[in-house]
Amino acid sequence: MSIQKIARLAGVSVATVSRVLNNSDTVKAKNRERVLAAIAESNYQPNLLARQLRTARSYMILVMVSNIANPFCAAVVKGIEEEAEKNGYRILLCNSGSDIERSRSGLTLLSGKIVDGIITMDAFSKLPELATLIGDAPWVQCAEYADSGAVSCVGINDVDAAQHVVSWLADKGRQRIALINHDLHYKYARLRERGYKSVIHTRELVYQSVEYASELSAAAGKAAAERLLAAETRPDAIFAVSDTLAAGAIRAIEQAGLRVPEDVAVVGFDGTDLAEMITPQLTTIEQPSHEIGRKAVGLLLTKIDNPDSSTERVMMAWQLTPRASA
Amino acid sequence: MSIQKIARLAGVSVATVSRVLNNSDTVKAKNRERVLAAIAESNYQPNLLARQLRTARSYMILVMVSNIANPFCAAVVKGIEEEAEKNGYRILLCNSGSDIERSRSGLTLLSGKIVDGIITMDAFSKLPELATLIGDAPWVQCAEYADSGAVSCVGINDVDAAQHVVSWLADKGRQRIALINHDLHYKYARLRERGYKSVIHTRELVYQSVEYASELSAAAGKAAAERLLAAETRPDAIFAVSDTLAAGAIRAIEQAGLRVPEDVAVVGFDGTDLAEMITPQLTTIEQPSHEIGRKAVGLLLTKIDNPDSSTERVMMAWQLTPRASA
DNA sequence: CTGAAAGCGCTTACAG
DNA sequence: CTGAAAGCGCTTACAG
Repeated sequence: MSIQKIARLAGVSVATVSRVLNNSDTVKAKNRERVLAAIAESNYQPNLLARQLRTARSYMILVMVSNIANPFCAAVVKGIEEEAEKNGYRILLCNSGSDIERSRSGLTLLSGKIVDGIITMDAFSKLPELATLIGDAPWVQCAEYADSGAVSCVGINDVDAAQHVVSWLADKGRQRIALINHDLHYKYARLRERGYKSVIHTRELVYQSVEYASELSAAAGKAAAERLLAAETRPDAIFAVSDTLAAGAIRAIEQAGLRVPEDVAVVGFDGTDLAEMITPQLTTIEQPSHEIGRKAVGLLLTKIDNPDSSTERVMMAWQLTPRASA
Repeated sequence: MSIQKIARLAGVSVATVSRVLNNSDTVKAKNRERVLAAIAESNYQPNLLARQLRTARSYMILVMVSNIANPFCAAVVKGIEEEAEKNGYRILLCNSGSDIERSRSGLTLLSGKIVDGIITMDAFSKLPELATLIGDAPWVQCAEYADSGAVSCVGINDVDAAQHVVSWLADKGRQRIALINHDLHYKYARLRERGYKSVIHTRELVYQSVEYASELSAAAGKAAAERLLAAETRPDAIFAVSDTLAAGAIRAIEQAGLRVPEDVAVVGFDGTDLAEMITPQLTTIEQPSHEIGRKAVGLLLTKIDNPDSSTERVMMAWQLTPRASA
């Protein structure tokens, strides 16, 4: 079913059908009616491929995430959806699982002109080739940063936030503060580790220990915590760079017969719903996840509308929310 | 940058360039090299819109979910991704939030020929018009069912599973078993409620109480449980139709100063990671989420390859996993 | 207000 | 093994 058939059915030209489809106001009422009738009768659906090929516009944006199952990620995506929708854009989600092949495959949607722009929450230092694949197509990074300033991004000041957590734990008398970090391919992971280490250093805390979780899952957090607890000297506080990891860490601590927070305090990061669902409830850094997502869309749309606009780095406010776990 | 320019650069016809792009083996080695060189030099990326318009094939499938933040949903999607990838398909995720407008908008990707088929985990009884929008495009429902047998689907026997849970609780001496259900627009919600009620009836349990959660979140589960606990006669067991709801219910029970499972037993549904992360760990019905996702892709691909193939209803195995909460 | 025609960037019989 | 040409289904100046 094409525009041609509708034109024939309605007894007008394809141009007129197209005008009706695009709400052009220059169509005579009678013709409009006939076209509309033909469309209804034949259950016609416009072919978006053809339209987008012709107009070079899709009003779709691609969101690439490494793990949609991570609640922080899901919350950011929610913000992205809201703002996109408000501006007449639709979002397509691509779950890369941090897999290079899958990321590449997802990016062909951008290079192949299926979408108008891309928002990534993935680490791209791992795969510089992908940056070249994106080329100068509209792109913003969200809750993650490029090393260079070539691409717009939005997030929080990770160094500050990490410093705040560690200082806060030290103020409470914790002596042996450990870090459960994520893959250092992520810039945010490197920044938070920098914050952690700087406070360990300025406070002259002798204990320092970092374990890396392979992914942002409770299972990975639990495994990392088990490694920390198995060491000769045990930490009396654990700072995990995500709530999910922290939830796993709490499990590990309890299974080792220790108490949270008495024996080991735990602080998470993100401020997801999960923080309130687990026992004890989790002290965590709240990120303005919805706003981060919203802002990312804002930056992207200005880039789409004006490709020459300058890149921006937006830092949002965060806060530490103390609960029972630390 | 188009195939035309590559052709000019390489000194061949567009047909030859296209053949190289599609790995046709009939291209002379020398010409292939020249084309490849031109492509590399100009950083050419094929326009997928044009290709898909021409071939009427995208090797993309759309997955419509109502709430990707629900871990069961995320797990099914993971299975879908794996199986799709194995078959050379890419998946596009569309988070409808059960919103009609957004669902409709997502479906234009199908009707607009951007994708070859669709897998839905959404309730469509709410929006029969969407079913007509899909028309006879390849479609399978996943962990949810149409009333009629017109569309292929894969899931578990929800009536049986619900009956099993309630019988099991009754066997353990629970007298007042309540149900926290989801929106009855979902067929699975109606089926589980039917299972629940049938056992209440055959066991001649006098207490019966159903509360509905507005969405599959812990917050909604907590609110529903609070309503149950506020009633004149309090339940001594709660069966929630999702682990997320159950997690919220546990919170509500504890906040009311009661113990799980001593005062109120809690059973969930889905068998997500969450069940092991919360305290007490959750007794739940395990659904084979990955396999459900995988199977859905299998059904869809046979439908894509052979539009005349008959619709199927696949029921997978499930099991009750007892843990501390009941 | 309307239609004929060009063109978006590909693929693919067809002829050579 | 290769190229000229048609065509996928749209939109949009352009002329009337």
